Formats: sequence, C-alpha cells, structure tokens
Amino acid sequence: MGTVVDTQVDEGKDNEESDFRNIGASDPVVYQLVRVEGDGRLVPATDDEVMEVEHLLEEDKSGLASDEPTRHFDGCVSNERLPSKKSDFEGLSQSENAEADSQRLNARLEYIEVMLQKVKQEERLRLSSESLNHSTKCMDVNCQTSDGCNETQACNDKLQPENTSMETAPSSMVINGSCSAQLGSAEACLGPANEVVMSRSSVSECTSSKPDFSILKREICLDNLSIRELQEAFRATFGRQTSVKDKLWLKRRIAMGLTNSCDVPTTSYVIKDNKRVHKEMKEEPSRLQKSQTEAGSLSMDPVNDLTINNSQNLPSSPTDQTEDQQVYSKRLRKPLCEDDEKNENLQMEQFAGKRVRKPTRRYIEELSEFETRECTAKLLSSVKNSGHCQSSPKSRIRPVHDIGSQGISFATRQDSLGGLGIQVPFVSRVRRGRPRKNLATLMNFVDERGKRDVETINGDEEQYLRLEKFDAAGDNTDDNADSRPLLKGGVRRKHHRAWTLGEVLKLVDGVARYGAGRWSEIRRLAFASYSYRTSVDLKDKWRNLLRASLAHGPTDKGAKNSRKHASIPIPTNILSRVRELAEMHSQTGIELGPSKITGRGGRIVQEKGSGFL
DNA sequence: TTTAGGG
DNA sequence: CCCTAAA
Repeated sequence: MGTVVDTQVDEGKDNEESDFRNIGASDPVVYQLVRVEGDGRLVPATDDEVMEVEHLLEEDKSGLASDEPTRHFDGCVSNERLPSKKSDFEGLSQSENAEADSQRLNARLEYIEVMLQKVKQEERLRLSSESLNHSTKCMDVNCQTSDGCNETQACNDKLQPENTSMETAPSSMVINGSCSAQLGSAEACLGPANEVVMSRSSVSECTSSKPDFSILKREICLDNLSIRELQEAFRATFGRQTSVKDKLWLKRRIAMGLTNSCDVPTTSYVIKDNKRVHKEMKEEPSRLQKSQTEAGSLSMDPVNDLTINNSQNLPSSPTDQTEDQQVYSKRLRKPLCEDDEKNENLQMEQFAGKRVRKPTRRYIEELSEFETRECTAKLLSSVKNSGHCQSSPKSRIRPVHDIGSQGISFATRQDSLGGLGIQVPFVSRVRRGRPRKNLATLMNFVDERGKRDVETINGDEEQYLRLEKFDAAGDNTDDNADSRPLLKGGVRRKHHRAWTLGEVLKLVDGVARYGAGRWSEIRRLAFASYSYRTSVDLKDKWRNLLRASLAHGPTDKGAKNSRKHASIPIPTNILSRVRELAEMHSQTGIELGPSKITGRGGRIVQEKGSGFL
C-alpha cells in the first residue's frame, strides 16, 4: 500500500515539462499530502496519485479489496508520469511542514465536522419528512456501488483512456445506462477526492458504510452536502455567513479555504494554437499526463494558469470528441443528486478554474465575488461545459452529441477581466450579413492574417500602418474576420473592426464613384477585398463620417484630429471631402435626380474629383 | 436583399 | 455595431 504513494520525480521527462516547471513560478500541479499507510509519513502526491490511492483505500475499507485493483493501480502509476516535484516542494522538511499544516487543517476540519453534523441532523429530519427522492436514493446507491462499481470503473477509465468512442466509453457510461443513479453516486466517492475535497489531508476513504457521511476522516465529501450544510461549512471556514446557494461555488470556496489554496479541483482547458489543451488538476492521470506537456508550454506565468475551461474552439475533431468523452466519463463522478436545478450554476465552475496564485484567504474571497459576477455575465451554456464541471443528468445521457449539436467552435482570447488574464471564450457573432454565413465553419482553418487587426492595437499608429498594408497588400482576404463563435444565447457582437484609413478612403472613393446609398455596389466593387464590411457597415460608416465632417467643422478648418479617443483620427481632408460629397449628393439627389443615374456614367465623381483626388 | 434610420 | 421597417 504504502508503496503506492511513492512519488517518484522525473525532473524533465521532456523538455516541455521541464520548461513548464521552470517557467511557472508556481507549480500548477496540485499536491496533496498523502499519508502513506504504514509509516504514516506524509508525502506529496498529485491529485492523480491520490486518486489512485483512493481506489485502493476504498477497497481495503470495503474489504472487497482484491489484488486486481492493486495491480491496476500499479500499472497505472508506473505508466504515469507522476509529475510531482520534489525539489520545489516546501523546502527541505516538507513532511514536517506538512504535518503542521495538516494539523491546523485538522483543527478546522474538526470544527466544521461538528457543524456539519449538526446541520446534518436537521437536514435529515427535514428530508425524512419530505420523503426524499434522489438524495436519499443517491446516497444509498452510493453505498452499494462505492466499492465495486467504483473501482471497476475507475480502472476501466484508466485502462482504456484512449479508447473512447461513444460505444467504448468507460464502463461508467455503460453502467450508466442500466442504472444511472448508481453510476452517478458511485463516482461520488471518487469525486470528493477529485472534485472538492480538501487536499493536504491524509487521504481517507469515502466509506461505503457511511455513504451519508460527509465527513470521513479528515476529509469532507462536500459533494454530499446539502447547500445548507455547505453554507454552514463555509461559515465555519471563513467565519462569515454566506447566502450563496450554489453548491459548486460553496464547495470550491470551502475547499479553497480549507486547503488554503486555490488549487481546487477544477478542470481547465486552454486553447492554444487551435489546439485544446487540458489542464486537469484532478482528473484521470493518464489524461493529465498527456495534457501537461502541452499545458506546460502555455503556462508562461502563473496568470496563464488562470485559464478558464471552456469548450474547444476547433471544430470537433475526432480527437476532440474522444477527449471530451473521456472527460465526460470522468465527470460522472458527480452524484446525481447534486444536479438539482443548479445546472446553470454548475457552469460557473468552469470559470472558477483559476489557479496558481497566492492562495490567501483574502484572495479566495475576492475571487468568489469576481467569479460570481463573471459567471452570471457569461453563462456558457454549452453542454460540454456543464459536462466538464459536473455532469448533469442531461449531459450524462447525451455526452457526445452536444459537440455536434453546437457545431460551434470556441476560441479563446485573453481577457483582461480583473487583470487576471483569463481565458474566456470568444463570443462571436454570426454575421447576419450574407457574406460569411457559410464560412463560419471554414473560418477556423483560414489562416488569420486579418487577425492582426485585432482590436486596434494602439490606435492611430496601428491604423496608419494598416493603411499602408492595405495599399500594399491590396486585398487582405480575411473572411474569417469574426471567427469568434457565438455563445449560445450570449451577446453576440461582431468583432469590432476599426475602420482603417484605407477603408475610409475606399469608402469615400466608392461613394464618390457610385454615389452614396449604393452601398451594396460600393461594397461589391470597392470593398471586394474587405469581406467583413457589409453594405450596412459602409452605410454606417459613411453616416459617421458625415456626421464627423459636419460636426467638427463645416468650416472645413475645424479640428484636424479632434478625436482623442479610439479610432482613427480621420484626416481633415478626408472629412471635408466627405462633406462635399454629401452636399453634392444631396444636390444631385434632389435636383439631378436623373443625373444620379447617369451619374454613374457621367460621374458626379468629377465634381468631387476636382475637389480632391 | 438592400436601404435608411433609430438604438 | 445591431436591429428593423420598408422598399
């Protein structure tokens, strides 16, 4: 048994790995102190490892332990990369520190324990009177399955990590079919450890004998707690009341508080270079292992670790699906009874996937505020997401289809939210305009030259640069202007594309040529290369130009670049030209009604031409 | 679909 | 930029 926890370190399995370590000021890998049975010493272990151990413990406890599990375990572990870091840990006397730490923790836990007990009681009474449905059921199931199912599935998960088509999904899925309840609950035991159990406490088991128990040997299975209990725990932990009713939130918070760390189990993904990288702190080892390599490259700094887990941005490729499946199955750990009406909130969990940062309590609390806001702000409703944070009954039933159903790919961008540099999903707006409807799917593959336009980097200079580019490159076919997938019901907004001087010029020219109002034509002819500008855009822009020109100086001399804010300071000359065109147009429009038509040939342009050009 | 306007 | 009414 004890051997199990053996944390071997492989410093630089591969370069990436080592880089990862070096770069990250803080280690993204979560360590838990695991008490090695036998000598009782504490050793740091990754969640994955703990997870492994858990199975064993579980078995032992249940007495059903057989050699098989162990065998699996060994196999798994040996294969794992065990990314534990020995050197960086807590200094030399890690075990000592650990001891002290865990003691403090224990104290707290005990307190909470008491509180919970109390609440439990009440809860029970209440429940009994209500003739519980799920919760009770769940718990029961939990008991029975915790031994057998658990390990079985766990092992399966590991044994066939790669093999994950719908059909071959881990046993859990299969089982799910026959008795979804069981499955869900079965995971409960594993779940706690992975999901929201405080680390740094000796690993203990979720006893099957006490399914109903949230507290087990220094470990609290928050998963099994009711909201109320969680709140209670929260209070115990933070010393203040909370009205939050979101279980996940509470659990996370509590876990954070107890562990005094932000390394609360949460899955997070990072999308990088069109590749989705998983950063799973407490997920299946094999997966973790795989992703870590990639993840490593991403974590240039702690901040990067604060990535939010969101769906993939690429069209679901086979691999993606596979991965999702896996994740999905893993996620099953969540007891059914948890789902409740909180599905929505569950998604918050993903945004809460912040890590690696000074785990001060203060931070934790602040974070909570932040998260809350953030979550509500963008409720990612992709099923997938919900699947990540927790499996909802629904998602459980239809794991894969969600990918397809959405058919939308997500991209992430660095969001400055809270200055945390969080990865948030790109919410894109499908252009209503005709141009790229169909391109949407292709967009992802289009190389993003146009992307450099990305949000006016630095205003003016950039603008001008672009102008030049425009002249040089002439046509930058970037159709994928907004390859930002749209969020389900979210606010979709077309990627804001600042107008470049070049565009403005073209527009003006176009107007001069074809006349204002013939936007579609202008667009077609003059903006052929700017697929992202629709006739409406042109129209709007023109309107703005006009407004600007008239505004700051019909006198012509008005302000040159009285624009202090964003966009391009449109050169006065252009503005005046605009105004002229406008005037001319109004004239021609009214008086030269017919000429307007002929204007095409006769070129009202001339007039304007004389003025400029 | 394209324009024109309001938001 | 978005959304819509009109054409």
